[in-house]
Amino acid sequence: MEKPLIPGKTIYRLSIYHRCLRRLEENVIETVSSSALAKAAGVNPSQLRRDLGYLGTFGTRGLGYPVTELAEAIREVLGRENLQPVILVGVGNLGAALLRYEGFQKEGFEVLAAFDTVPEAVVIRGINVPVYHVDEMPAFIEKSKIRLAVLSVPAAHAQEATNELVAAGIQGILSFSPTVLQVPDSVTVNSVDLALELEQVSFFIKKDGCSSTDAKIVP
Amino acid sequence: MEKPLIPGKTIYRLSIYHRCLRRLEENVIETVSSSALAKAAGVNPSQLRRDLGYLGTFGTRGLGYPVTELAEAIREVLGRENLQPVILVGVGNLGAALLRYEGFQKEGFEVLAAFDTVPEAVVIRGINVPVYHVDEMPAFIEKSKIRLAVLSVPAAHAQEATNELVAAGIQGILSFSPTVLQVPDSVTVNSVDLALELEQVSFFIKKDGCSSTDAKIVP
DNA sequence: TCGTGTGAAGACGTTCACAGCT
DNA sequence: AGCTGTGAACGTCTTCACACGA
Repeated sequence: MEKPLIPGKTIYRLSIYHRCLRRLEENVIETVSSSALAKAAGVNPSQLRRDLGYLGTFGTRGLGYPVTELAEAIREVLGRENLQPVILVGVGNLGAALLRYEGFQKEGFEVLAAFDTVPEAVVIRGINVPVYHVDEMPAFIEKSKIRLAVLSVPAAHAQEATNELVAAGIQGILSFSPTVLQVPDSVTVNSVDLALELEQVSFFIKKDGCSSTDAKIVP
Repeated sequence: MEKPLIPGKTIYRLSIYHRCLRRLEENVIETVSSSALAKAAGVNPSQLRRDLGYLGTFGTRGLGYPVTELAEAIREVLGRENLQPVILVGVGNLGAALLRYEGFQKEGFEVLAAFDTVPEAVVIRGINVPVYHVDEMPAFIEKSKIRLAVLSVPAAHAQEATNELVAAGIQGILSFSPTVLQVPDSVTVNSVDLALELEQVSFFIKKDGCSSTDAKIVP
């Protein structure tokens, strides 16, 4: 095998490192040590070095890592060289908020359009993304060669909407529905379950009866 | 050691199982096998049995698990017997949407109040949660004995707001800021980074150069 | 026979500790 | 001296496989 085969958890952390590096770039810092960057990212220095090792050899012993170069390398691995077109399905409470969310744009995603079963009902306040009827979705996906979708429909319709997305050729879905979506292996799904995340916090603040080794939970 | 010491990842999955079990309860199904429940939850049957093993011995060999009893047991472990009071800090795009989000209520959380630096500017559309000025936050937290907070302020003010929350006695924070928050060990933080989650999906739909073993990513 | 409960094995992820370069 | 890169140890999570009970 030629490729380094980067583990999923490392990919996740690379994104975090990238954020930190950009902040360093803004402050015109040219070099950063593994311990400094690790602290900013909230991880162990060893882990950071191991993660960066997947990218090849970048650091200079005795000195640290070149900020700009490293950021560039991560960007390349993550495939963030160019803008990623995205659509959003379900413009309710959450969907509308996500349309206004600047974070996606900032990280290189462009929401080209949104879809809803009742597009007329969507209150357009500061949203400059067109909202179409769901019926027009498949054609749009095909025409604009969209591969990524954000799904924020009510739980009851999540699977149904997913099926339509998959049928239309979508390859990746970020879902906010509190449901386990059934998709073919060729489609990537990432579920963000808001209530569940809150429940996790709630559990871990109780008198600890657990080991709490989850990466996202600081024990 | 007396307690079973349930791992963090198991806790996360228990929440998922609980959701599935409630759905089964609605359909008046009394018994479920590990394989059936595992499929609904999107996990391996062995894993499910292992997870449920932490709760004690519940299943009946040759038959399966009693739905209601099991749901009850999970609820007890997760400490979901009673309502959890929560506050929300930062009523912008996302914060406002979260206030309208029914999912929290449905999973046993009650958002008692929200806080913002400019409470007057908050558009109250279908929100029946009072929005106060941030200055009143510490007093409110103390008075109402709040332990949980949802943080949805802009990234630039996230750490500052966190410090105030911690100072006021908050023990758990669900943050939506794309920042690594620095908190004392006694405080639990769970960060949901929307752009980062989308980035993950984006990466995994590319020609796979990774192992993608992240629990939340279906490869 | 069917499905749970669980030892054992394996895969994976993290951390240590130190060699080696600047 | 300082810091990276990495073998090796360690700990954790997942999966297999099968004994055992209903």
